[in-house]
Amino acid sequence: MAQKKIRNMEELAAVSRISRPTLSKYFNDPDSVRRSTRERIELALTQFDYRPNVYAMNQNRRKTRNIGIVVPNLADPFFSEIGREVELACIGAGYTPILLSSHGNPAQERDNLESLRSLKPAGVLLAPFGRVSDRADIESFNKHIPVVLFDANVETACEAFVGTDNFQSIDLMVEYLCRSGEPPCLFEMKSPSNPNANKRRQAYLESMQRHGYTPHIFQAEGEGWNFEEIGSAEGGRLISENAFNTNTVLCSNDRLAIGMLSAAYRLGKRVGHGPACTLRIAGHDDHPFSRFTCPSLTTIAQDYAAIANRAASTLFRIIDTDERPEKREETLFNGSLVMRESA
Amino acid sequence: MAQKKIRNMEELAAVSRISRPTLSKYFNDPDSVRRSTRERIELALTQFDYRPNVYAMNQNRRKTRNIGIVVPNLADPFFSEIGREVELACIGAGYTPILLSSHGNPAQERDNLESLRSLKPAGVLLAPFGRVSDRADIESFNKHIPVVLFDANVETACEAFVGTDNFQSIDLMVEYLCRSGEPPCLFEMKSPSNPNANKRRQAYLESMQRHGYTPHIFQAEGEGWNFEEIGSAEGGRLISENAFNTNTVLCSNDRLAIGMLSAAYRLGKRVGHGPACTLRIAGHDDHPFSRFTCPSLTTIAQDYAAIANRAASTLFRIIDTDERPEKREETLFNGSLVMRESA
DNA sequence: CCATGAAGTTTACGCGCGTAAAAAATAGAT
DNA sequence: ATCTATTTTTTACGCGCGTAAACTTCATGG
Repeated sequence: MAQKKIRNMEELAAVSRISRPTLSKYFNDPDSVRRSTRERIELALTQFDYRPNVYAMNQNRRKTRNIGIVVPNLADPFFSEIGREVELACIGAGYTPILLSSHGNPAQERDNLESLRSLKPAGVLLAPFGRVSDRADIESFNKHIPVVLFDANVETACEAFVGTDNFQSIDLMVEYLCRSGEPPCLFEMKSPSNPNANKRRQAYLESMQRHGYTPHIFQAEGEGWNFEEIGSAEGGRLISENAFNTNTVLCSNDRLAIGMLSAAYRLGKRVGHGPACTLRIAGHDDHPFSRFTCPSLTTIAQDYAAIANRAASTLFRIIDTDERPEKREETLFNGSLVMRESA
Repeated sequence: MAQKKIRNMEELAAVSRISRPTLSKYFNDPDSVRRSTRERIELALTQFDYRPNVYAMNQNRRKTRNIGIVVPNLADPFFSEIGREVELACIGAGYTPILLSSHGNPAQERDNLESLRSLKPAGVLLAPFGRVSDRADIESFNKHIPVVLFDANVETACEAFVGTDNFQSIDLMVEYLCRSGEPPCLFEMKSPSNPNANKRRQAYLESMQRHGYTPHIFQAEGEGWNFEEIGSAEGGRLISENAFNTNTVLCSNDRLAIGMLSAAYRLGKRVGHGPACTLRIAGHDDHPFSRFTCPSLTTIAQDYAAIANRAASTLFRIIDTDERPEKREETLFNGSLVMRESA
């Protein structure tokens, strides 16, 4: 290997005996050049270490190959996993993903969109907080850049939404709980920071009604993303006060359930579906840790991969056709029941 | 507000009646221009929405203001938290952090360094896997770009290392366990993917010896990052086989401990420091979930913030002085004991 | 063999900003 | 008001690559 330092495309053109515009074409899409020349280029690339300057590349390009990915909180393993899936989908399609976390802070979401603006991404995959206040920022951002929402919906905003069908998944869980024991009450946050929570409450109400049972809802005070803490404190209070009028509690999400499980343990309350148990607790999301709770948590698994891939491919289609779809798309995937020990 | 579209610095110079080179100076360091002109510029900035083009900026700059941050696995809440701290330190110092996860895959770490290369970062904060095979890549990368290691050390590589003093922290835990009950055995992975695990084993051996006890080590088979799974499977096997020759188990990290706790629960073994308990389990790292395990986990808290801030400030100092320090620095922070229910 | 369309080459310009050097303007002190 | 040091303006060039247009070469089929 000569390994002579190649400083720019011009020098690579010289040593490879291929014109610079053709090299430029190659780097923008290796398949856009004839097979034989591609091989010549790639041969040269093996002997002369060269990589195009990203800054120079993106300066004059109409669109970059960057895809922004924004999730509300990477510290939450749910978003960590789905974010990873989305990243992989982008890489697989030849894009450069840029994953940003809003750290549980809606203001950070705005900052993240602002940062992304200067990176001129070809498109953005956004899992929004879903608060009303975000809408203006998101829509303003969406004016110039195509955005596909996932996980949480903001009605009518952006090109498309991909998520889980909470009505299906909650109904599935309610059905299971009713068949296998007492009908559940619902445990959730009083002011949920996520629109899915509202969907789930509504789904719970409808499902209970359909099954001919009276719904009961218990709401925990508390703000922020410390769901386990809130579930533990408020759930513990409710358990010790014997507040539940059923022995079965459906938690709005796994993290609340994890907190409540720890409270039940602390209070010596035996949780599970066995004969010796006096309380059943179920969750929603199949959090990575829900397999290792005590007892392991019965929950609903969302199809991470399907959501991520659909969201990504929808965005790529919009980018490729270079036009907004005339109709906003909403895609909902089914959740699946994961039966473990807790209910 | 006129809000006329400003396309570039030249146009901003026109409307603000300030020359373009001065504007350029301002954007590279607002304090490098006279106070009065800075105010004029910032006034203009409020009425004319303009933001410099990052790609054009970085093309000709000697160094960018980017800082690469690479952690082994963002899905692990430990790295998620410490990564966040490092990010904040960078933003606070006026740099642009770029956080990358290696997803538990050493090959990905190499790819991440490769990606960072094209972003020409001013420096990199790296939490390496610490495998021998990585060394060459890291050192080659470090030839051109200053790197500060954190969390896991690679002996003699890069400018500096910042982490936790495992000898201090393990000794602290062993001391506590010995004072409060039977001396601990150690539970760890057979082939740990992290050099801290080796340090901790060594620390355990020395500490037990110093206290006049015979050390016992139990190693779990298994590869990868599914620590909870491994802790649950292997830990469960050891518990049910009554393999431990003491009622106290010190786990090499919290995630193993979480897995073992779930196994103990499954097997009906009562864990804790109370009189009714037959097994004590302790961990290391103060994982965000260790407060919500059943029972809550006694562990060692690492000083995330101190590690992150020291690593960042060390890197900034190297970047500012623009020269490699003549001596490689190693900084170790003390861990602190967190007494909960499990031991 | 030539016709024909596809692919590569030549030439040229521009993107938005960094940066350097020399000239001009400004602020603060005497 | 005058001097001096600092700051700003003027002028100019270059970074590495995208991209367009006109031209030339190439591959393939009849």
